[in-house]
Amino acid sequence: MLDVIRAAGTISRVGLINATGFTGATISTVVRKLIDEGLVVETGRAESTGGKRRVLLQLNHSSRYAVGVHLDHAGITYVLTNLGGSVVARISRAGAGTAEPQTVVGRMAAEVKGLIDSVGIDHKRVLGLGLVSPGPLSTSTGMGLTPPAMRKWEDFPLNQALEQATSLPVVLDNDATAAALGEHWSGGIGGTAISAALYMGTGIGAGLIINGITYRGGSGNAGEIGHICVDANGPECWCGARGCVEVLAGPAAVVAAARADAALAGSAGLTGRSRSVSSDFAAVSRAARRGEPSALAILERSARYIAVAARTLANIMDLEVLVLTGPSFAIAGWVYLPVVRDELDRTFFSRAAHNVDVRLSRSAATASAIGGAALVLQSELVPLHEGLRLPDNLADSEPAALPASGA
Amino acid sequence: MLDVIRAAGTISRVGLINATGFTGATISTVVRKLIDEGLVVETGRAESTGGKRRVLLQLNHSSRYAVGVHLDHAGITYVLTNLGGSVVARISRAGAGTAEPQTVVGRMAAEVKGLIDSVGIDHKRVLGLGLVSPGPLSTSTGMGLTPPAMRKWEDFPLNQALEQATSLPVVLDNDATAAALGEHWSGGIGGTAISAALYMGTGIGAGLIINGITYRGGSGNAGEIGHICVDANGPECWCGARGCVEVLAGPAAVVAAARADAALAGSAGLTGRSRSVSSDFAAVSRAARRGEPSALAILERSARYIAVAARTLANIMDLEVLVLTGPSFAIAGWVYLPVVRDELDRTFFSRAAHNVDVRLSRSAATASAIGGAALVLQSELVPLHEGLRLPDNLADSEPAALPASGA
DNA sequence: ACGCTTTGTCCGACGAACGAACTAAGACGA
DNA sequence: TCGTCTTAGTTCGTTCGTCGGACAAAGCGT
Repeated sequence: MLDVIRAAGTISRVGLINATGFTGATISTVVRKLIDEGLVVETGRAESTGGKRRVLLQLNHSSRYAVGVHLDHAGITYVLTNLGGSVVARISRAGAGTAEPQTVVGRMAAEVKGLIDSVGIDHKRVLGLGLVSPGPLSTSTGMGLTPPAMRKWEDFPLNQALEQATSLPVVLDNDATAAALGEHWSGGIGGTAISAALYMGTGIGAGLIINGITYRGGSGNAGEIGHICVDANGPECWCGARGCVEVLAGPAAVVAAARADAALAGSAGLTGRSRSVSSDFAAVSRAARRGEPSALAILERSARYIAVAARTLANIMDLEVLVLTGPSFAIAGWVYLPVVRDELDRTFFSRAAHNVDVRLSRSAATASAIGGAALVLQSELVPLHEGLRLPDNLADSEPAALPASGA
Repeated sequence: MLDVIRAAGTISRVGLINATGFTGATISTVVRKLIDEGLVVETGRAESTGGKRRVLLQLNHSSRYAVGVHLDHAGITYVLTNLGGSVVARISRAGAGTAEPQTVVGRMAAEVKGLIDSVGIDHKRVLGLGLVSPGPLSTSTGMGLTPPAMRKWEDFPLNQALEQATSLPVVLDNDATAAALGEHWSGGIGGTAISAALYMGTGIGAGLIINGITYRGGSGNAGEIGHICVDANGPECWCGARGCVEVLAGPAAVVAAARADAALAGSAGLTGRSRSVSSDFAAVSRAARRGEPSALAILERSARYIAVAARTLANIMDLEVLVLTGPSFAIAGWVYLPVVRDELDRTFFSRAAHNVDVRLSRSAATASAIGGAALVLQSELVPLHEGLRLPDNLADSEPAALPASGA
């Protein structure tokens, strides 16, 4: 319901009837409740269509807020967004480093509080906190971040601790999924049924949105597009396969290629230290923009592989919208966007039926943090049955059946 | 609900409570209704768990039936299945050829009637007819088969005509999706949330099942796995891209490679006529089984590409089950199965969390026709809100907004 | 035989959605 | 200017699915 209003931007009750299939009676009561809660406001009248003029409705963007926190190697980004997904306040801090989990949680809670207070918003209007971190995470019970070199956090009940420290509901997800949802809420994707976000940070992932809800797959690891094969005889990847996009075209590969080119490495001022892939990637992009052909060539080679992966994703999911987002696309999206767009225009399988709308996120650098906030908006405002059913914890062990003894 | 009973095979009311999350009260009333309708029967008692013994429930397989029709170049296959998805009767006939659509519809209706009568089942117990055909079809309105060389059928309202001629509800879908649903109903996949069927006929496609319902994508063309790229520098495909699996590893590619090997072409008795790809593919498989190394090598090369495509699919969707099905796997599945299974065991990205269960369909040759019947079972017995929401026909054109004039 | 546990049903309550009748507000012709 | 027509939106009473809680049935253990 709210999702339909959000998608339309501005819509009348009659519009909602047509869009949702509900009766006028139902729409009437639901809309009144939303207006009473302050989530929706009437903002004017439409032209007459022969009778009474329609009253137009919009989300009341400043009625609720959500906090998004992106926890990454590089640092922690905090954003506060309104109901429309627009960023109201933002701060960045250094990463967690080697501090104790409990200490870090305390720091985060203090910074979230400061963020909200800095714009003078009543804490009661903040719906919750969306925590986003890269890589596979086990939402199941307890929650632990399992990526390498964060052993301290394993089995640490981060969401519960953070819920207590901030007294806000906490939800969490991975960066790509969050970014996709963020685009869905704030990126003007509108009411598209099937969209995806290609997220490129240090690795490459994709977040999938089906009918307005996130698709997570069997174990929450859907969208692992970084390990799509684009060359069956390509180099080995740490994942065990050959020719993965990430190895051939990820930021690390781009930086490695640039470092191997001595002339380029010098002129672009690459650090050569293996830890600062992201800053070297930015340096390569700057060199390309300055017009250095070797830098541009390296990026375009990467873009062509990414484009092939994008096509694969689009063909499998029958995508309608694809958004490029994440830090790396924030830096070098200008190279990737035309290549991906061209590839899909030429080779998307169902292009006769519809094209894939390829876009560059308008806020690629903070997409994940915004997505964290969107995660909250989604979970608090969109009831579950409007989208996909919860995964049933099917068929508990049934005691052994006896040979049928009764009727 | 019925889907849960089907998935479990045999389950008690208490089991249903745990599996669905509903209350005992609700389960009680729903189950009574199902028993009254004859869809479910009580079939015995379970061991005691300390108190009263549970009454076990099962689908009443012979209470309802469904017809599946697979329309293909090669011919038309008709199956009649029971509620469990088991085939009760089956016939095959020559293809439509060049006859007029109206004539073909009449013939099909007569053959369906004969099929039902041949096993003496009351027509009232037949829920409907699922029509399956290869390639993209426009379910929207009117429905027309658009594949090449069937122009006569374009804009012909096939489902309506068939509904009238058979007085059965008709649903339709493409072969891969239908096959996936067929495996879900009859293949003992159980309650897996995310499964896919790799369908190899003349081309290669995949059908996707998410939480028991089919996923069709933005325009009904999801699962176009034949045009996944496995070699960015590979040969061109008719779809416009390079290195598609279909070109490198599809049956046509296998047959072409075999024909190019003069020794093999002779010993395997290949026809060399470009029209009989499927019979030549079968001949290659027979040769491989006889132990001819060149034939086996060709098939295994194909299998390795298919396996890579399967991994890509599994990584993107985070699959739990993958079934190999369709005529080509019916013939040569014994080569493909171990290769695909091995690839996913070694390189599936989330293998730490769970493996992908790779299987060969037990009825690969008739999978699509069975799937057509499953399509009917699904549409008649599983209410929509249990799965994905209907695509909203969102936001009808709103009359232009005036500058806000009211509050 | 008596309690205790587990399974399954019955009943009243509640909320979501609907159909139909009704009011509100504008267009349009006589 | 006044009725009539059309479209927008509300109110009321009903249906239906689900829940909570009380209760009956069937088995176990001592």
